[in-house]
Order: sequence, then C-alpha cells, then structure tokens
Amino acid sequence: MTASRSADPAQSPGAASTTTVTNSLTTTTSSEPTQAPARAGISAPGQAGAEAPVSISLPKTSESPQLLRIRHSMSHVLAMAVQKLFPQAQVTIGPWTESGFYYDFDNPEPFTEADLKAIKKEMGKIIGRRLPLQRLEVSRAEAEARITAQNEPYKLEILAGIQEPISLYTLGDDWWDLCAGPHVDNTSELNPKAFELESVAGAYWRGDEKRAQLQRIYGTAWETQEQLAEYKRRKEEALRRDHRRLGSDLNLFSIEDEAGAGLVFWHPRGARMRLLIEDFWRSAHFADGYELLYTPHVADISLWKTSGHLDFYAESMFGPMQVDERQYQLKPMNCPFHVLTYASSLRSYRELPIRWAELGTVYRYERPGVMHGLMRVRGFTQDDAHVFCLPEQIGDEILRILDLTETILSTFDFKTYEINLSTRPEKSIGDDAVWDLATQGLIEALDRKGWAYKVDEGGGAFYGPKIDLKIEDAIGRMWQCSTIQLDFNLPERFNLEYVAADGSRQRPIMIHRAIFGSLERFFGIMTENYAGDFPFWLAPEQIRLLPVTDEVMPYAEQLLEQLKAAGIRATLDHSGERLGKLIRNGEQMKIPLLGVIGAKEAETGAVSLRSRREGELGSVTVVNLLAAAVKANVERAAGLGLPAIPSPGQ
RNA sequence: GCCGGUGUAGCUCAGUGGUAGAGCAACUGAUUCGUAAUCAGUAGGUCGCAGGUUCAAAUCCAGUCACCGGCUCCA
Repeated sequence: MTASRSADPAQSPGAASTTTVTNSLTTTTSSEPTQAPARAGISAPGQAGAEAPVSISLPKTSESPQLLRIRHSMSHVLAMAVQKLFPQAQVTIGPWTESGFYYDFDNPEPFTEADLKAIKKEMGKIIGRRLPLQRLEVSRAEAEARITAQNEPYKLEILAGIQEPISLYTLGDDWWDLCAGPHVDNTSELNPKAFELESVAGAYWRGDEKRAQLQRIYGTAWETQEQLAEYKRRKEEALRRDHRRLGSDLNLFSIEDEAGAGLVFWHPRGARMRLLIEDFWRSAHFADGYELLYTPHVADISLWKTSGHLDFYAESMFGPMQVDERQYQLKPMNCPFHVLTYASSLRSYRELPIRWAELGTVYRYERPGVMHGLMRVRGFTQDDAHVFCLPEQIGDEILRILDLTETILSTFDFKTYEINLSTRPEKSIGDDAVWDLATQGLIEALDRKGWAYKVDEGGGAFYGPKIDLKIEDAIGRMWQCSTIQLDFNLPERFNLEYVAADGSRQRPIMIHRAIFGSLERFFGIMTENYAGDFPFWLAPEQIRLLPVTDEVMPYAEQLLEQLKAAGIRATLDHSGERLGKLIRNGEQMKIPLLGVIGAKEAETGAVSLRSRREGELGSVTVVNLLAAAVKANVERAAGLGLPAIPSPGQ
C-alpha cells in the first residue's frame, strides 16, 4: 500500500471528557457458532487451577460514571500530593484513561520509581483527610488572576484554550485545579486501598515533541480492593501472553543485537508456523482468483521518484545504496513493483479485474526507541495485494476482499471486527466524480456484507478512500491489521492504462489491500491471542511421544515414523527422564498433544493421549490417532475432536 | 529522536571498590520409573561494548549499543 499517515485512534489514550467511545460498532461475524474454541484462560490439566473463577467486572472509565469521578478526582489528589512533596512541580493536564488516570508535571528533577512510593503515601494522607471537592464557577479574569498568583504557566495556556463556563475544583482549603469535572464530593469516597501508581514516563506538552518534555505519572484507581487485585491479575495475564516472552520461551523467534534492532530471526519452530500460515494464505488467495507475484527487494531509485515515495515517504526509508553507476533503494512498499508488472504489457478491459498478491518483505526506517518485539520492526513481510479493475467493478471487488478477510482472520479465531471507513480529506488528488464513485463502492460493499462501520470523515489518504479493520483478541484488545485502500495516485503517476471496449485508453482503478498487514505483527498478535496455546493445525510440534521406559522405545520409534509419514509434526522424547518430568517439559512447551507410551500401549497398539485443549483423551489406537490428526490438519482444527474421557472426580 | 529504568552463565536473578555466585536448563553417570520437577557429579561468564578514574572496577564517571515503560510516529 502507499503511505498512509493517518493516526491510529486505538492507540491514543482516552482523553478526558471529549472522547466518545462507541462499542456498538463492533461487528461479530454471522458465521454459525462452530466449535467455539476455548480461548481465554486455558489452563493445563493437572495445573493447580484452584483460584475460583469469580468474575469481577472491570468496567472501562467511559462505561462507569462512578469510576470516571473517582479517576478524575484521583488525578487531582495525585497532583496535590506531588506539589506538596515537590513544591517546584508545575501542574499541566491530568485526564483519565480507560483503566486509570495520569498527570503530567513540569518538574526540574525527573521523578523516580522510588518517588512514586512517597507520592502514593502522601495521596493516602490526603484521602484520609476527607477533603471536600467543590466546584467553583469563575470568570475568565478571576481564573487568570488565581493562576497567575500561583505561577502555573501551563494552566494559563489551558485557560486560554477553553470555553466558558470556566470551572475549578477546590480540594480542601489549600489546593485547587482548573477542571471541568465531574468529581466525587469528598475524598472519603476514594478507596485508599484501591489505587496504585504504576509508572513514570516522559511526555511532551500538548503531545508535541518540539515542546517541553514533562514527567507523566500513570496510576489506576477502582471502587474496591478486589477490583484493583483483578486489574493487577489481568495485567499479569497480559504479561504472560506477551509474544516476546512466548517467542523466546517457545523458541519461535529472536531479535539479535549483532544484526540490529527491529530485524527478526525466525527460529525453526516459528518458521514452521509461519510457513503454515503462508501456505494457508496462498491457497486461500488462489481459491479467490488471485495470482501470486515475486518482486525484487531493491530497485533503481528512479522508481521511487516516479512513485512519489521519495517526496512524501523518504523519512521512513532506508538510505539509498550505490551499485555501479546506479542508485538503488531498498523497498519500503511493494506497490510500485506491482504497478510496473501491470505496465509491462498492454492490458485489455477483458483482463480486468487483475488480482495480484505477494508476501513482500519491505524495510522501513523506524526511529530508535520505537521498536517493539514483532509488533514494530524495521524489516517485515506484508501480505500485500493489488487489484486493478474497472470503476464499475469496485463494489464487487471490495466485497470479495471483505469475504476473504473474514475467511482468513476467522481461521485464527479473530471473529469480532471494528470497521472504519475513511473518506476524502481536504488535501487530496483526483476528481470528485471518481472519489464519489469509489467511496460509494466501499459503502455498497460494506452494506452488502452487512458489516457495521464508523465513518471517519476526511480521514482517507490523499490518494483515495479506505476501509480499516480492527480485530479483537481474547482479552478484549483491538488491533488494526487489515486495510483496503483505493489509490488514484499511482495509476496516474505510472500512467497505467487499459484498452476499453471502444478502443480508447482508460485509467484502471487500483486497490491496495493487506489482511494480516504484516506477517510479523500478525504473528505477534496471534501468539498473544492464543497465549502460546496454538491450535493443533498451527502448532510447530503437534504431538510429543513420551516413553515410560526404554523397553517401549522400539514401539515409540515406529509410531513416530507413522505419524511423520502422515504429515503430523511429531517428536519422540529421548531424554530418559521420568514420566512426570516428560509431561512437565511437554506442557511447558505448550505442545497440543502428549502421547504417553508404556507397556500397555505397546502391547495394544495404542497411545495414551493428553490434550491441552481437550483434556485427557485416554488410550487411543494408533489408527484412530492418525485419522483424527490428519483430519484436524486438513480442517485446520484446534484439536483432534476425539471424545474426552471423563475424569474420575466428575 | 525524547524522558525514565535495565543490561552479570542458555533462562530467572543475587552480588555497591579487593579471587564472579545460586536455582533451572545443558552435559556425564546411576535410576527403568504410568500423567507437571529422581539422585549425584561436571562444565559453563572479558559482568552489553569501547573509554576514563583508581594500587585495584561487575560495582564510580562520561560515551555508545540494545532492551523495558511511556511520549512522538506507525504495519
């Protein structure tokens, strides 16, 4: 796709009072509820899962008026505490976020994690004083006078930007802050055991990196101690799911210091998974009328002049390299290559639509300090495709893409989507008629698909409107992966044409689209979604055979060969440890199936199966195991689908 | 790029100026064992990198690289 500079609203914190959060836009696919795979909280059988699964509700700030008051008030308590302990600290803004609050200060010395402890203690004292919070409506002049008296330049700047009525809140007699509210009436309504200061971070005044760098303190606050505990538990859960952690624990990938930041090394286990994903992706694309391309990683820099990338995307590109007499550029995008391929011969309207896809590896310059595991890297592979079509084909083509997107994403158990349609921005190229036609095509396709969507007026790229799609993961986080963009720019710049029915030369419509976005990033999101408990079809090691004694080794070896011959990714544990240890090791690697082989199994031609997803499956004949495993692979199933044996306790 | 933090064995971490440590993993041996850790032994580190201070640096100082939490930016 071409450069898109639009901000991702999902990543900006919920700004106080102005943010509206819409949940009604979430679209769950209408596909019949097939075997709903267990997702969250898959715990290994036998694991001490003693904690009672009492569900404690943790509403977002925007969903709970009371939490909103608590967090709003808490940020003022924080500011008051900071100014007591650090008299030089100047206050700025302190909004709530969906899970807590923060406050930005300008302080000569940065706060340390140790300072947080003292600040928290001071906050506890303030809460204990049962101070009333009182709203005071004042004139602009009075607000200005009060702020000036306290020497708070940032507050003055805020005041200049707000509309009447101007309100401030007093916190007891000795502290007040400019604020729209709402707040609790008294600090006694704040639970001193249900808040926590979480971290300090740098943040720019007004989010502008050219302005002062402030010290931001993040905190969270709840109604009850139990909610706080649950919040912390969920934070730990997110940590357990961290793809960087799982990537190294499960030996999937690494990022090597020596090679440089943001460059991914896929280890055999991760590479195997990636290959499975790619194979699935390719077959889905062939089935949907795509052809595949391979294009170079570098090209003469003039290509990037023609495409315009050197003008508007240069800061995200690796520098050029000199080879012989020519300058070459590592590609940050695949589109110009697909465009060149299109232009390599004269096209007839009869050929359209042309659908070309490529798993194209691109390199983009990312500033130091922004890299993050697989989520933000400098080299990544896009599942890129370009559709060249006639204007009247737009609606059908977009609908096709939406269908394919659903097919692919739902295979990884992403079935809830949030969709954004972005329309023409102020600064843009192209005729009104073309924009209207294209935007109508997108709307028509979304309506035919029956997907709800939100319109971001003027949020499109300068070269065309677009649809962005976010997926929801198992713990409720939204991730943007898929994007569908129309492009009126590149066909123009490269003078793309087709011969129309009347013999005239016409400009084709170009659609960019990616479903995973980046394979690396999607792999990270998927890993966190499954918490490393990959479905059977995707697991790098599907079954590990565990021999109880050496005597059964020959039988185990023979079974291993049978499984491998059937295309099952099977291994045999030769470590000679006791069974308990073998199981522990297998469970820690999150292998879907462990096959215990003892004398009994060897005699009867069976294997005792232990499944992470399906529980204890008991003794299964080799014939049945092979059939079920092969079927599961063909169907890309999460498990074998064999009946579990009820455990004696139930 | 900016603010703060961190970098010691494959992993998790201890070690605040005076001979580099533990657990797990690895390796060797014994054990042949039935559903989440058998026992014993061995080996493994220029303390991220390159400088400086010091009789002496993992430890103190400035630099640099990477990572972590954020900001900014983004797939």
